[in-house]
Amino acid sequence: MARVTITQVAARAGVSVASASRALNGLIASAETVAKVRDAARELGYVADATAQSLKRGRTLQLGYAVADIGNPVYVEMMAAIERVVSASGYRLLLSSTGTASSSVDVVRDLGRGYVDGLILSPLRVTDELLAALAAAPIPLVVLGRLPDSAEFDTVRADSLTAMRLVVDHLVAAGRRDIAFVNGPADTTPGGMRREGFIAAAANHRDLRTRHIDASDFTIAAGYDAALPLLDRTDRPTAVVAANDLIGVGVLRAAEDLGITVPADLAVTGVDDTELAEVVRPGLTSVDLGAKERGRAAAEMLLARIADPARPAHTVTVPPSLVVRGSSSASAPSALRRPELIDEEKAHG
Amino acid sequence: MARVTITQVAARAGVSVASASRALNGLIASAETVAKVRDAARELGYVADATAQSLKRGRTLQLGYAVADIGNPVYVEMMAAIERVVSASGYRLLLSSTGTASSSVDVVRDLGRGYVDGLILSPLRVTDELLAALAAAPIPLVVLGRLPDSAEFDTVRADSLTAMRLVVDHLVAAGRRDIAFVNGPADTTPGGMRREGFIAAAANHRDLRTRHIDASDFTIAAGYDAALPLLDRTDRPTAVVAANDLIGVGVLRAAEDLGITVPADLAVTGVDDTELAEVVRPGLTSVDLGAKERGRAAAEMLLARIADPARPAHTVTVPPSLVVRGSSSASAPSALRRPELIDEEKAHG
DNA sequence: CTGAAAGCGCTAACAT
DNA sequence: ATGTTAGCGCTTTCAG
Repeated sequence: MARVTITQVAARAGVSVASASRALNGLIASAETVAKVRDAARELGYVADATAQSLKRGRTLQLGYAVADIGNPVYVEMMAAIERVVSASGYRLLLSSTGTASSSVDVVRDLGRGYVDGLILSPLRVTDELLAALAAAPIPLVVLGRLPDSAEFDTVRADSLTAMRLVVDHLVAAGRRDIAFVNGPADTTPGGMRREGFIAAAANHRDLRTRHIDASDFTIAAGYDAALPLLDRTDRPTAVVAANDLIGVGVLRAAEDLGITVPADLAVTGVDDTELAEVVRPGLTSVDLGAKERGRAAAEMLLARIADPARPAHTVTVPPSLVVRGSSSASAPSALRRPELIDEEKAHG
Repeated sequence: MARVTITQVAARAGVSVASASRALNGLIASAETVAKVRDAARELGYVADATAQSLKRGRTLQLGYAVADIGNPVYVEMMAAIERVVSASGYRLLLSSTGTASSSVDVVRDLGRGYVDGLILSPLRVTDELLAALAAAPIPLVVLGRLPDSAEFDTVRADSLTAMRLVVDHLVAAGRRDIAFVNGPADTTPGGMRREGFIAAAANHRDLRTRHIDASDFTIAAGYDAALPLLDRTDRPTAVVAANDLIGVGVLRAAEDLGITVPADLAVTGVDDTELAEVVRPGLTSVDLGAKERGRAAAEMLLARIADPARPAHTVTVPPSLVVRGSSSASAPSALRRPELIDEEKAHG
């Protein structure tokens, strides 16, 4: 089972390696040569070595996906969507987990090693160091998430502002006027954007009482811990907007333990519309941020940039859609159809 | 930002490429040479090209993980565990999704292209074709899941027999004597093993009534559809053993819709102990099959085989542990501590 | 300790 | 249409 090289195939077919290569790659060659080479290759069990091809061609046919936390359902959904596009285009997908902010910088720097032709990066925190590394990146790169507006990169992002507006408007329409926002860590990109969105959305309404708490993490446990003191008081809010579904489920658990009835005494909403939101009772009203669409868009954008390195930077914004469930409404569940996504070219100059 | 090669570094340092290579790789070289080369490399921003190194060294420092369904929480958990081990060992992780059985065969065949140094494969169905491909694989390979006993491969597997025994014994101890098994597709490896386990476990008890249904898939929707006709009859079972948590949640939903109280009128159990089981109400009693441990063990096993290709085939079996929740018991939740895993060498000859 | 040179397996000029 | 040859960027003999 030792490695079979194209030299052996050529020898067996009685032609030069060049002819063998051409025949195998469907380039110009006589029918007879093609037949001989094909046969020889089959008999020997030849498969071209990917590394040698990469070195010669200058492309690896590999793309990378770097994400802070594999295991988070949202990133998994994106990953699955990315994998679909990537493998359909003949590329392989490389996965890296970038726990800390600095390790995502490392990943970007490491791109110089040339083991991928492009990278999709989903950073949890955007530091100046990371922006500098991005600007210096030697290969195409798409950022999944919000960047400073000044940065000219290909980007796919959710619309947190609209998302929070959908949620707040829905709660206000349902008669809730005392709304608490339970965020995750505010120094993360999603934390920052959702906070901003909540504030802007609340500002649209008169006579609203709002409060803000940061859970220590985007998890059920952190959501529970943050909600407990918030809900265990006489002047507790009548609605809680959680920054993601996990926190939202934590809030539901806290309410349950405190004997607070949802939605009668308290409405709760989440963000991301994960399977959890659907499975929990009462079902958790949530805004779908379009993880699948974002993943697909990012992968397609990366392929487009690889195909045309000169094209201007694009920013695709995936619109959110509200899915109403029992945690915020006594009536039947409903969902809005997702609007079309928005693709903008970055003006140059 | 054009590619910097070792030749340029050598030129700048005023040494030969050979010396530059040696200095960079910590091989034998004078302190002065090392200093000059290091400086030149830093100034030029040199990073060694991974592809060229791979070609020369004959190793890619890449490992693959091929799985039928990314997105299934269990495989995600394994993947996360694998990624941790792999990246800690200086390897990169490549992900492939093998929807169909034949595509997993393709993945194994494609290994001849040499883009990874080893592969972890988690096949949903084991066909003769796949076994043949495995036997012919040119690189180290670990199978996550059950194989025919005759096959001499490195394998990591769950102990479905014990798992089903834990569940059935628990239900019987709780006084349930009419137990239905809602399986996923029986022609899959997990489906087959869990079915077998359920039958064996039931055989340990006298006067047990059992029934078997196959859901069309390991999903909530399929579990719901399978459970509805089973539960909507006067002689419905007093307990349902679901082949995984998703099906289990489907069963809970069906019971809910039929107005059947869990656990008073019906006990339900799942398999995998995913986050879903914890979050659902009542909590779903489930057997943890040790996805994380299996992932870690598989990755370590693969690295061990790469380090020593001659070592005998190992089979690691990860023991299950039962986590009792409200869906099968009115009393407080409880979990057994996980026993140690079992590592056997395959006898040769 | 260092440099020259070979060569990993393949593709792409270039010449025929 | 085919063969010869160079070379992708690197590591590793082999002389010196």
